Amino acid sequence: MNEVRAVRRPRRTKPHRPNELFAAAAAEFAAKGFAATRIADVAQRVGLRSRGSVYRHFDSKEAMFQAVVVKTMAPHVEALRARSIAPTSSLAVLLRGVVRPMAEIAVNSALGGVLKMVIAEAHNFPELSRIWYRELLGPILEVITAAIIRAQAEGEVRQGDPHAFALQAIAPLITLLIWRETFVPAGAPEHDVEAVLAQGVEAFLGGVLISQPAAAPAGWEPCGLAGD
Amino acid sequence: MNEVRAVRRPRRTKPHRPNELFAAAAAEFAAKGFAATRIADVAQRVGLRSRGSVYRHFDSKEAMFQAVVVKTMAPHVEALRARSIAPTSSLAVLLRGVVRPMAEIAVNSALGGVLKMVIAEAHNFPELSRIWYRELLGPILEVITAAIIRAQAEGEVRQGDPHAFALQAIAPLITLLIWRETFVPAGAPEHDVEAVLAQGVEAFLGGVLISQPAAAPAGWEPCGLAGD
Amino acid sequence: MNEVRAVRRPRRTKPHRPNELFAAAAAEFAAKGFAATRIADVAQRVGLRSRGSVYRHFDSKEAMFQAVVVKTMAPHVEALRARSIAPTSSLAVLLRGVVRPMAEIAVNSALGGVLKMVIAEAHNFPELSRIWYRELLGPILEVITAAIIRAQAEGEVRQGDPHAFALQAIAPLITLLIWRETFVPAGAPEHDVEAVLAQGVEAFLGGVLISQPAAAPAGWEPCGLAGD
Amino acid sequence: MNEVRAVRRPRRTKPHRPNELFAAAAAEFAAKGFAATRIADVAQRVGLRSRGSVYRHFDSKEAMFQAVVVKTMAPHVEALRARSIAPTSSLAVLLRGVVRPMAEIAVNSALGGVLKMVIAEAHNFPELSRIWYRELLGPILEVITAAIIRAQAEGEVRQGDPHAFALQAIAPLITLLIWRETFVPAGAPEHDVEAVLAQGVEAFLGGVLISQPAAAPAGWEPCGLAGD
DNA sequence: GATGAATGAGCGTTCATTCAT
DNA sequence: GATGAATGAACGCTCATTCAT
Repeated sequence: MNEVRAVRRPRRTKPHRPNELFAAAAAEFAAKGFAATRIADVAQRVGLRSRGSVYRHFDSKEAMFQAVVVKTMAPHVEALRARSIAPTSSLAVLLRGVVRPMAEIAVNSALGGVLKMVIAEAHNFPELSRIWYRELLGPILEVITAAIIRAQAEGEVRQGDPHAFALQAIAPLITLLIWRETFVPAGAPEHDVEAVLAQGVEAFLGGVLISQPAAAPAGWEPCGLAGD
Repeated sequence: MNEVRAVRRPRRTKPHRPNELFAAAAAEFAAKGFAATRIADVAQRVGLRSRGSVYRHFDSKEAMFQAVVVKTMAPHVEALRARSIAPTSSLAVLLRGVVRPMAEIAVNSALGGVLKMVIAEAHNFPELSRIWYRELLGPILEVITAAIIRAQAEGEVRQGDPHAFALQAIAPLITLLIWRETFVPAGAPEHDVEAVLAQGVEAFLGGVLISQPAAAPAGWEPCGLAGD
Repeated sequence: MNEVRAVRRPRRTKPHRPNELFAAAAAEFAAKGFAATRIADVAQRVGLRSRGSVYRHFDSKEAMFQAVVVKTMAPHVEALRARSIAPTSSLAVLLRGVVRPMAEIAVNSALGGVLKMVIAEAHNFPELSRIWYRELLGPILEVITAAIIRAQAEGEVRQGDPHAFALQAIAPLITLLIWRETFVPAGAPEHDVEAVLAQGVEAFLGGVLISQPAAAPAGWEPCGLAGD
Repeated sequence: MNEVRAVRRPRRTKPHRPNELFAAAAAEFAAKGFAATRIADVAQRVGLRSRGSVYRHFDSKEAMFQAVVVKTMAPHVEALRARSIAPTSSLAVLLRGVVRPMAEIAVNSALGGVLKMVIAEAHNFPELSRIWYRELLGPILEVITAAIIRAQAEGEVRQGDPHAFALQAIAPLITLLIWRETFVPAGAPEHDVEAVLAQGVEAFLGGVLISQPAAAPAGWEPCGLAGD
């Protein structure tokens, strides 16, 4: 029957740090999306036995969601900004120096799930996509675009819209993140993110640089499907 | 008694065809996502005064959602399949012949919104991402991959994972769709999809073909930002 | 999908007589009860393609229900009244003359289902139980009670509350009706209604008459389980 | 946004124990039946101000209904089983020993209302009539039938279908329960259940036993209408 | 007479949120 | 700090009923 409720509960052995709660929320939101995630799910995941306890740490479900999106993004913003802040490097150096850490981040962090959430809730949480564009995507594109403009001015890069080139340079990363979050669970083959991106950078440079691109540094070999 | 139900007037201003309902549902879902869309929103958008009326055409909200995703995709599946079914064409011909119609579709159809929905609801509606992969993305990637393998065998394309190349080839399209749906409303600059994609195809070919690519046919000039 | 609605419909070959509708309603109500029966069920059962058509014949679902209960009962009321209106007959003659036709009616008519409906909806349709008591159960009990009182006055029947005896006399019939409607579908063994009732009448008479009861007329042998 | 939900005051005047809720549900269901009972009715009856609160104790309306039917029956099943488990007693002792407690139960418990519910919802909740037959009616009939068969073997009871006799023995009880639930509220005279049943047992024994039945024990006098 | 599109009231159920303990 | 009982606002869905054709 469905009446059995009572019995006394043993105290939890260790306290719930806010960080655990945060991680739980991130995992739930990334998996199910905002609306389909219930406060009870998050509570249960950290071992809290009542939904009410969650409100010790967050004012509302929406605040929780925003915090998850923003704070998950934050450390990577710093990392990428630090790496791309040397705006004088050549396009090849820049891309090779930016793409690999991005690939690592993409593989090891929850950024993919967060990007998915940003896309999904762009209408309901416009602030989030604004932040993502302003803090993350915009700056990256700007640095690349600037490098391309410089290279075009020096005759190293073919004519063409530099913004379009920059977007093209970034596109495989974004596509791979979505691929992994959306289509791999649906049966699509998984890719070795770092390998695909490395190959992509080289091909991109080959298609954009007028002279022969400098030989790729050691460690940038061609790649294959993950699992090869 | 509890069965007494009164009713007012089944008057209507105009006949509501199923297609209108369908379009309304697509628009609402694309804008707000599945959970945040209320049946009442859809009803109101087509001029129906009661939520119940919607159920003459759809069995449930979920069925409605699935129908929107699948049927919006369907005609384009046919179109693309027809165009890419000549598998003997060279890589350059294939890409130029596939990317432009895809760009047109992307610009003029609701595919962008639907892709967003597929990404957002991948967890809650796994069947939809499965269908999208099986019917749309998978076949496109296969055709491109096959063309690359063929070209590699004939020494026309550089070594490298052909699947990765194929993914790279379509990445700008996917990225642009998401860009438009997610970041443009957040203040990001809008791009001229067809121009960016055309430039992307040429750059991709330039980076991948070993010999000089055949000159791009007339009409494929470099592009700029939309609105320039 | 769930959109397919249209196509043109061939006309029905024969018109729907109200009687057919009535029978359909009776069957549905008896099976599912008032609330669980939908107008659409009734319409479909008679071959009407729209719920609205039902309203040509009935003002409301409640009116339909009441009509079913009352009109199903009506002919049997007449029959029983005719048979029990000769109040001068002895108790044995009366019971043997009333129980057998009641058994036949119980077996062959929808009275069992209607009794079930009356019981189920006694609170929501008090008028129906009132009618059933006033028109059917009350008169039958009265006749039997009167016969018992007469027999007691002549020393043929033992002392005791005649109303209680009368109730006891018809209890097997009521119980069997409920048994068939409620417990036989649940796996309980089915009984041969006429045989059980005949045996019951004899046992009842045996327990109530002071002298030996007149031998049962031919055709009233002991009975067994149906199917024996 | 569609997730904004405000709330007022979770103040309550007294603690609502599950048992109170259960009783309230039983009362509502018995009075109105399953469909006509609204969750709000039950909530209000126990002093809960919101329908949602009911769902802390029951998973669904159907579960609530089933629980009411099953758990109301349960204690009486035990009681009756205990009393009829001495299968060696004579038919007279058995009936006199079983019928009186059954009468008391019938008068003082909610079994009448529950039987009504079982009958009314036999189609929609077939499991309930199955349980009632298996746990309650079936065992009782079996014990009585067995006693009759034994008595017939010893020449104490007249020939005849023992199952039919058993049903006849039980019939007044079932009929009285239905009578009270269905027809008394419709104006039918109320009976003194214990008295009618006691008289019925004696008459039944008189009609079934071949020799003179043992004199009824003290306290089993003839009865009259309740209220006399 | 029948059809079917439309209506709208109502109900079961969910769940974010509150608060006394 | 945590608990859990309670709240109340939605929202999906059903279905009796109406009415123009």
